[in-house]
Order: sequence, then C-alpha cells, then structure tokens
Amino acid sequence: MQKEMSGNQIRQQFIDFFVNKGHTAVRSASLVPAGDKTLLFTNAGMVQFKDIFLGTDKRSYTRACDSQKCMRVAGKHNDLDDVGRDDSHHTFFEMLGNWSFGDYYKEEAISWAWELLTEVWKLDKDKLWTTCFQDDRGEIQPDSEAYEIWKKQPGINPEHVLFFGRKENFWEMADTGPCGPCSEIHIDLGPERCNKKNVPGHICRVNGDCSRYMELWNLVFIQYNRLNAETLVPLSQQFVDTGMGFERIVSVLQKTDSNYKTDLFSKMMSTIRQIAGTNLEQMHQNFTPYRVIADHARAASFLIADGVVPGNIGRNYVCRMIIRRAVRFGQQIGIKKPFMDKVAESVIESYKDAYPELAQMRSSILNAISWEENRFNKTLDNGIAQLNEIITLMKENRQTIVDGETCFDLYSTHGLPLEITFDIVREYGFDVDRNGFQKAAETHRIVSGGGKAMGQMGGEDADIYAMYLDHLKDQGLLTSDGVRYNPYDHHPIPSKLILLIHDKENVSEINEGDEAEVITDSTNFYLEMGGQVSDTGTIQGIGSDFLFEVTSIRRPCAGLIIHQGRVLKGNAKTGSEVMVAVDGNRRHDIMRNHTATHLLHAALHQVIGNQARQAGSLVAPDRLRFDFNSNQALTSEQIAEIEDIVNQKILDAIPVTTQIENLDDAIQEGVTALFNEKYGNEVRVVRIGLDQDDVISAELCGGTHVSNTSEIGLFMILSESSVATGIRRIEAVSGTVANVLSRKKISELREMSAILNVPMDGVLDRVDELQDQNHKAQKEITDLRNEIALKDFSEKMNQVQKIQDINFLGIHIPDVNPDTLRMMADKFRDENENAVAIFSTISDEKVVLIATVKESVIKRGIKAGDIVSSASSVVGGKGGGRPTMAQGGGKEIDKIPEALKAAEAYVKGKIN
RNA sequence: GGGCCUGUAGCGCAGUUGGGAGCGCGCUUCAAUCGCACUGAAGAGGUCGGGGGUUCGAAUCCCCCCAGGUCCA
Repeated sequence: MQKEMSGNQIRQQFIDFFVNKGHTAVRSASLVPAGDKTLLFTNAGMVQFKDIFLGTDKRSYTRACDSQKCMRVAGKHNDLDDVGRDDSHHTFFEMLGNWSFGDYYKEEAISWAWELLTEVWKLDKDKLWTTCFQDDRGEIQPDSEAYEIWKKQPGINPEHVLFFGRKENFWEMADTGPCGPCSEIHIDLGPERCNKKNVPGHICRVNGDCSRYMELWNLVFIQYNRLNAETLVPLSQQFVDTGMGFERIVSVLQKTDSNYKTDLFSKMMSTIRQIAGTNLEQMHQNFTPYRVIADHARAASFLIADGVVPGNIGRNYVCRMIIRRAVRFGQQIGIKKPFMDKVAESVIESYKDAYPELAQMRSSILNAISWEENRFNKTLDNGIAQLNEIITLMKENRQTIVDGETCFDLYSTHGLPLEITFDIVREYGFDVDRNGFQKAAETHRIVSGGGKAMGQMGGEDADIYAMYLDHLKDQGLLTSDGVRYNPYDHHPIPSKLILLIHDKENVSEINEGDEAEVITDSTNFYLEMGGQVSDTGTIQGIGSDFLFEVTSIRRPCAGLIIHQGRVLKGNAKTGSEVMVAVDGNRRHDIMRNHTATHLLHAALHQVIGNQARQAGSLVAPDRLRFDFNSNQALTSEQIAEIEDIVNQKILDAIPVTTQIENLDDAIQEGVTALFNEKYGNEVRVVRIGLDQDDVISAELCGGTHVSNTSEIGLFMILSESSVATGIRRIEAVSGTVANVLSRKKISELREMSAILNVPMDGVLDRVDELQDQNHKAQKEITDLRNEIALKDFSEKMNQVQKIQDINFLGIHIPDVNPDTLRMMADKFRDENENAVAIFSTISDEKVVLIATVKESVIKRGIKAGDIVSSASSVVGGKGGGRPTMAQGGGKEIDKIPEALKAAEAYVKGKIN
C-alpha cells in the first residue's frame, strides 16, 4: 500500500505531470482580477487567460498549467450561507488546470486526464464516468469526437461514457464570445455516500443530485465564437481549458468523506479544537461551526495576502463579512475571546510553501484579522446597547416579539446579526419575527442593489481589429508581433502609416478636420497601464504638412496599437512616412510623478510600516494619486516626515534603473508586486538605488521613469484623505507643478507678511496673536455693551406701568444684541413682583422682540409666547417660546412703537 | 454603486411640535494637607462636522458635501 500523499504533494504532482507534457507552470493569478471590472474575484482558472481567448492578449507559451486561487462568494453563485453545512463547499478554493492556446486539442487533453487519474493516481477505472456533449435542442453538433476518444482510453468501461445536454456539457463565457462543448469526469464514491437514500424513487446516477457521484474534472474545448443567441462560428484557433477542484481530488485520494477532513485542513481544525477545548469526536458531532471557521479563516488569509483588507465596500466588505461570520460560529462553540488570528496562523503554516505570499504578508494578515475581530466586538456592543433600549420600550408596551423591521434595522444599521438579537431577547422570554426580518432584508436588497448589472466583458470590437491585424500581417506590413512598441524612449521616431480608420471604415486617406484612428508600424506612445496615463502628442508628415493630434491611445486586440485624434493640418495616405512624436514635456512630467510615486510608496513603508500596501494609483502629468491600506489617518507629522524622506532621496540624486527578470526570481528577491496587476513570466523591475546593496525601492512596473531621482525636483503632498474603511489616499505633485505651486504659496505668504507688517516667518505668530486679541476685544465689547445697556436700562426701569398689581414694562432698547436683551428681561423679571415685560431692539436690520412673564402672572392666563405673538404680528413676523420667556421678530422697523402698544393692549385685555 | 445610522468642550455623552448650549470625567486657579490621593470653591474651554436653504429665529426642519459606522450589490 502506497503511503498517503499530502495535499501539497498532490498539487505538485499535478503541476509536474503537465510540465512533463510540455506545459509552462504558471503562478496563480491574484484573487483580485487584473483590469476586469466585471468580476469581484477570480472565480475560475480561466480568468487570467480570458484575454487570450478573446484575442486581445497573447503569451509566450501555448501550453500552461496552474493551481489557481479562487473565491466564490458573491454574485450569481453566492453560496456563502451554504458553506459549512456540507463537506464540499468552500468560499476559497484552488482550481487545478491545464491549458492549450491553439496547441493540442481533445485527443491529448482527454488521454492525459485519464493517464493522470488512473496511472499516476491509480484511481479505480470502474469508478470513473465521463460525459460528452449532445445538444438537447438539436442545434449544435454532438461532440462525437470526444466520445470516440473517451471510448478508446485504456481500461475504460465504454458504458461509463455518457452524453448530456447544454446545461451540463456546453460551456459559455457570456452571452457572446468564445464557447464550446465540454467533457466531465465523475467519480462514483459508492452507494454509502448517497444522501438521498430516504427519498422514494431516488436512483443514484451521474448528474443526479445525490452526493454519491461527484464531478472531478471539467475539460472545456473552446472551438466556437458565439455572435448572438442563434449563431455560432468556428474559431480559427482552438483552446483547451480544464478545471479540477483541488480540495475534491485531495479528499478522494486521501479517502476521506469530507474536504474538511483532508490534511489541507487538519492544522486549522486542531487549532480550533484547542481554542474551543473540544476533542475530535465532539467536533465531528457538531462539524458545521468548525468547517465555517476553517473555510473563512483560509479565505480571509488569502484575501488579505492579495491586498483585500476587511472594509465596508466591495471586495473589502466580503473579507469583513467572512471574518465576522466565522467569529459568530466561534461563539456558537463557546469561544469567547478573539481567536481568528490563531486559526489564520495555521492557514499560513499549511499553505506557505505553495503560496509564499502568505508568509510574506504574515503580520498584515494577522493584524488585519485581529483588528476586524475587535471592531466587530465594538459594533456588537453598540448594537446591543440599541437593543436594550428597545427591550425597555417593549416592556413598557407589554410587547414580547421584536418585529422584523426592528430586527433588520439593528442588523443593517448597527451590524447586529439576527441570531445575536435573538440570543439576547430570549433571556427576557421574547422572540423575534424571522419572516418579517426576511421580508425587510428582501426589500433592502431590491432598494439598494438591483440597478447595477455587470458591465461588458470588453473586447467587443476585438474581432474587427483582429481581422485588420491579420490583413496587415499578410501584406507584410507588420511582423507576427504586431506594431513595434517601445515607450521607454520618448524622442520622435520615424514610422509609416499602415492603416487609417475614419468613421469606423478603413480609408486610404484622411484630411484636415477628420477624427480618425491612425495605426503606424511602430510607436513609442505609452499605453495606459499600471495607473500611468497614456501619452498624447502628434504624428507629422515627413516632407508634407500633415499634422495629426493624438489625444488617446488604445489596444483593441493584442498586437494592434491605435492612435486616436484629429487631423489638424494637411492630409495623408496610407504608406506615408511620418514622425511619431510624443509630447515630451508632458511625458517628462509623468515620468517625474511616476518615480515620485515609487519613492512615496517606499517612504510610507518606512513611516507607517509594510502594511501600507498600494491599493490603487494614478500617475498623470499634473498630479499623482496613491491609495494604500491603513486603518487610520496620517498625522501632519507623518505627512511631513514622508515629504522629507522623499525630498531627501531626490536631493541624494539616486539612479533609477530598469531590468527584465524572471517573475519567480523577482518575487523571491522581495520585489514589490501589486495584487491587481497582471504579470507575464518575464517582468520589468524598476529599482531606485545606488547599487545592489542599497536599494530604496524595487517594484514590478511597466511604467516610464526618470533616470535619476534628482530630475523630480520637488515633491509636495497636497492632501491625505479616506477612500473607504481601511483605505487612505494621498494626492501629491512633483516637478514643474510643485514649483509653480510652491511659488504661488510663497507669494501669498509674502503678501500676508506685507499686510501684517511682520517678517514672513513671523506671520503665524502674528495671526495667532491677532486672533487672540480679537477674541478678547470681542468679549470686552460684549461686556461693555452689556454694562452700558444695563445702566441705561436701570434708568428706564422707572417707565414701569402699573396695570392693576402687574408691573409692566414695554420699551425699545437700541444697540444691544438679542442675548443682552434676554439678560435684561431676566433681570427685570427677577427684580420685580408680578413682572411682565416686552423689549424690542434692532439686529441685522430686523426687529427682535423678547417678552418675559413672572410665574405668578402666568396663572392668570398671561403667557410670554402670546405677548410676543401679538406684538410680532404688527411688525410683520411671528414669534413664540415658553410661558416665562419668548422671542419673536419681524421686518417692519418703523412699527416698533405700535407693536409695543399692541403688547400692552394684550396684557390689559387679559386683565380686564 | 445604493439604503440606513452617527458627527455637540480634550474624552464619553444629554439636548422631547425650532425660541436662553448642558452633564460626567479631564484641565487651570484657590482652599484644606508636611506632601500625595480624596474633598470643597471659583474658572477656562464650543465655527453644535462643513456649505447652502426655509424661518422673525436652526444644534433641532430641508438640500448638498465631508468623515465614521453598518447593511445590500
């Protein structure tokens, strides 16, 4: 009996097997799909090769194999809530795949798959079943080719080769685009694995819905291009795209009845048991929480390693959600303290050899998970406080069921999950309305989500341009590599017009005023990539007055680079000799900003640590923008420190060099690679440093850079702000823009110093001093005014009228603010028996009225609010307040005496 | 991308149909003590996140923006 293989060995055997068959082993792409806004996460092995199928990109190899990190947690196939309930679902998983790009086809794909499973891995041939495509609608040809190939595999049971229809065996990427039939390999795990034994009439079979037969491997044969719902046309190139669920095959080979019982998960599981204080038997009796925690800890670790930190938006939110969900399941098995970082540690241990980024990002992973766990606890505390208020109210109202909307509000607004709400109210003998909750959740989903459909796949017009490209190659105008592209030297280069497009038509001539697309046989215009914007410039005729303004650049398909713009002068025909001229000043500004961005990145690491990973970047001629992972705002000291570091590196005049290296070597060496970029096996490394031992920054980067940091001139940070939870943004300028800006700021300072009549470095102190003086003066003015007004007021107190036993005073007091007026009213009320008063003044060219009434008088039906109302209606306004004190006003200043009389009349009327 | 909640003194918070901006802790000074802690008295400190609008009057109502939280895509 052969010793059982570890998961890591199985993965390696797969790769080795296909490398021996001439395949290039490719690294797993990031979980964040590069340049693909239609996808939240990489969810299949083909994602990193999509552009090859679409014809917009090409690679140096035609056979590849890999183990691809995948996440299936959002979108149409969101089975997050099912993860943990069974033994085969995962949020994160690995997909093993082998690929042919216009190389081998069905014959090899099928026989190699059979060979690996039955010869290398020695699976029982009688237990294997395979399926081929036969159209249930009878429109597409059946894949009898695959059928015949399967039947001749050594040792196969011919009765185990079956046909199925479109649902199972026809693969399509989207509504249009590359597609084709597929063949699946299923394994019979034995009758005891059926989970439908109790269902009457159930028969176990392939593609039945019980768990006895399991799909192992899907071999997709891409041979058609779907133009619309009815039309398929054959592709000129054929592709093989296969995918085998790694956890499944490990489970089969290790003869376990659960993916979660393989050695891939054993370290995590024992860690969880250790924390929960349970044994193996207890775990298997209540397996769900353990599966959830292990799955989610694994997913979160891989996500964070790819730069997806927990947050409140998009991918980041998914990361948060799975961490929080795992924590809740932890609570279910009695774990009270934060624990997820310990599970994550086991994940790193189990996977670091196959995925070194886990070890590299170890501290970031553990920190981010702990941080999120703590934040979740804070959120829960908050939500529970809200809930307690609700419980108090319910007790008063003698309610015992928390209605669905309230439960959902606690969840959606305060982050308190329904189950926790239930746990808490249960202690009071209350219940929750689960149906109401679901209904509210559904409403919320519709209100907040619905509108946005997935974007287009891209490459819609790739076919047309691919056709042009083929044509140009046939004519010998282009080599097989397409347009010669070298953006790293930006001096004008001679070239030839080989294709002109005007109004979407191929034309032989373009004329003054035409908007057109111009293709030359070579170009050095930079094509937007890695955050650096495209170049602009001109294309000029040699020996003619032709002048074309290039406003943007694009690459509709691999090998074809298009200058878009307008003919400013003259005309040109295809075949003309031209000079392709990048706007050099603009390019130089961009280069300065790009190198400055690398220096900024390095300085950030120095100041706040390596967790400040790049999360996005824009390099334009007039500014640069840099987003990075961080949980808190930078202090002004940190910003200054970063600026100083960058500017010091500029003063140090450090050389910037670029070098083409092997991707694995570069990663090994610790070169910074960005999670959302796509890299081939050959990568360009940009280094800033005096020599090999003194490298300040080394990044994988296709952008253009200055050759020495001193060219940057000056670097200034303009702002630091928040983009989303856990992500901050720095905006900065360098070079000419920084010069202009600093000159402007200094001249402003100079003007200020002239106005304040102090030296420039004394401006700050002077402003401080002035502000202080102003504050004091304002206060003194207020005090003096009050003093004067009160003195004045005392004199006017003798104007008090006796209305029966009431002391009434209705006077106008000029030059006081409403606050002082109120103070006087208080004073009058306090110092007089049965006091009733109304005062007026003018503030902001409007009438202000204040009335006051002593408690003893209120009982007799006289309220301050009513007095003010009667007076303010005279001056064209309104008023109100409390019985003892009320305010009002109006706009008609000249009617003030009349208003005061009206108030007096009101009081008299009430008394008599 | 969208829904909801929050933003008031250094910190934690109250502010109930729109009408005097407050509480606790902390801070300053004084008293008491050999000194500290405790205690007592007095006091400083606020663009009520920012900007518009409605109103005689906005922390309070409406709109926009910013920041934080939370949920859905």
